[in-house]
Amino acid sequence: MIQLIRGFKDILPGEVELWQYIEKTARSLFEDFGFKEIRIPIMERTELFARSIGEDTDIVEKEMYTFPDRKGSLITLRPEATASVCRSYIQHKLYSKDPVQKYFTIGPMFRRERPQKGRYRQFYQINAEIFGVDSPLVDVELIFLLVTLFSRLSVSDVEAHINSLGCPECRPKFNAVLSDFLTSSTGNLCSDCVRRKDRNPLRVLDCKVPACREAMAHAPSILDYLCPACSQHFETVKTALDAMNVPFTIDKRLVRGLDYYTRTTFEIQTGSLGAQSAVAGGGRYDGLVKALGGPDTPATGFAIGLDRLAEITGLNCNDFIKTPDIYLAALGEKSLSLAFEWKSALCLEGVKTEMDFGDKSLKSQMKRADRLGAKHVLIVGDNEIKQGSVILRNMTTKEQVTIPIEHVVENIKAKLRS
RNA sequence: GUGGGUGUAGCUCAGUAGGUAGAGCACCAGGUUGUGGCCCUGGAUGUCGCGGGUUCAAGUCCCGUCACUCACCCCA
Repeated sequence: MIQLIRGFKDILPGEVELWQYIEKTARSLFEDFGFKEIRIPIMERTELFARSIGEDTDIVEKEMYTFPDRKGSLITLRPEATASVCRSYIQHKLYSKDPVQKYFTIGPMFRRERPQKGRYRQFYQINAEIFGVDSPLVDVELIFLLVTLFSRLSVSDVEAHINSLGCPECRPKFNAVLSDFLTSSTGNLCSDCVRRKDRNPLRVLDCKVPACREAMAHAPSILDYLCPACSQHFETVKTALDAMNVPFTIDKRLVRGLDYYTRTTFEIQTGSLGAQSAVAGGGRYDGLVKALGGPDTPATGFAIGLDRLAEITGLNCNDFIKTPDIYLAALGEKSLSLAFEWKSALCLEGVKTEMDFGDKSLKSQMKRADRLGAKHVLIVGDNEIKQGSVILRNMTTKEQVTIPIEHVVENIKAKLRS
């Protein structure tokens, strides 16, 4: 038997309905907030991701599905969506009509990590991006949108965490201070962090090794080193969140693994997903559009882990599964072909109709109707045809009525409505 | 990439000191010659993850391998 690829998964009927509901809820919220859907390809030139996410990040270094196509150019299965949306914004000069553009997109991403709870090699994200606004208020809008979506989906046990990473103005200063601090406490750090402290010192801040956490307890906080503009930005984020009654905690260790983030970063965290605490994350990336060759455009966005969201939602899959309105139980060949005609007509009328195509006993057909959750069963056999009427049984009340064969479809529709 | 746990029927799992497999649920049929859920009776189902080794004999012991899973790492 051929099995699916490791870390990939099928989303089967029964679960798909829940995903559809989540997507529907998200779409309608996005529309209400003025976001437009954008669909971007699943592969890009490798260079796009390498340049935007950062050459030194784990994603680019060891997690991307990268391979040469038949002509030898390197392409990559997208590990995230923001880079592509930026590329599209630039390539199609979407800023020309109005620099302010708000997009959302839903689709699969690919990272070749070791699978575990809440982590797959093909996973799904709901992304939102806002281009052309540098006001901190849009950062707040994104967080507010996330919190609203989660509450609409009955997700509990989530918390918004926020931080600021500064800008090219202030971050280097902080990095220098942090490096000094790290060097002075090298002895207490884990081997990974010793390596990290030179290449990407920020990352040491969110190491989970207890010894590192302890060593980092007195590490300098970037929040103390923000330049006046970044500091003002962060203050506004906080007061606006308060004003909108969005609870949050400031998490100075919230660093995030992509190089393009500036200023505000945030995560929605949950305790229900084992080691994977982030259900959604995002932040501002003011330098990215320019770095990719577009106009100097501020931007901010987030990604929701759809797989993770589906796992922690309080909604029940069963509430979304559709059951047949009516099941046609036919006895004998003549009845079968008649029932088949009616079934097709009913389906066209929007009445969800099922039937058995074999030569089964009434008992077994009733059993299947029950199993499928059919609300009614229509019994048609030789007797009924002779008498010119069929029997409609309500499966919950067990009530049976006869209805004339003439204009059955209309008659059934009328009965089901009442 | 590293470590732990687990692989036996469609599902959940037993399998005792090595003696070529079992339960519950689900499925099918009948009891009810044309009426579902409850009950009763009967039935089908397995390359015991895969490959190799030890043995007269391996689901059981040994080695390897693969998959799933959880954790590290990292992130959504």
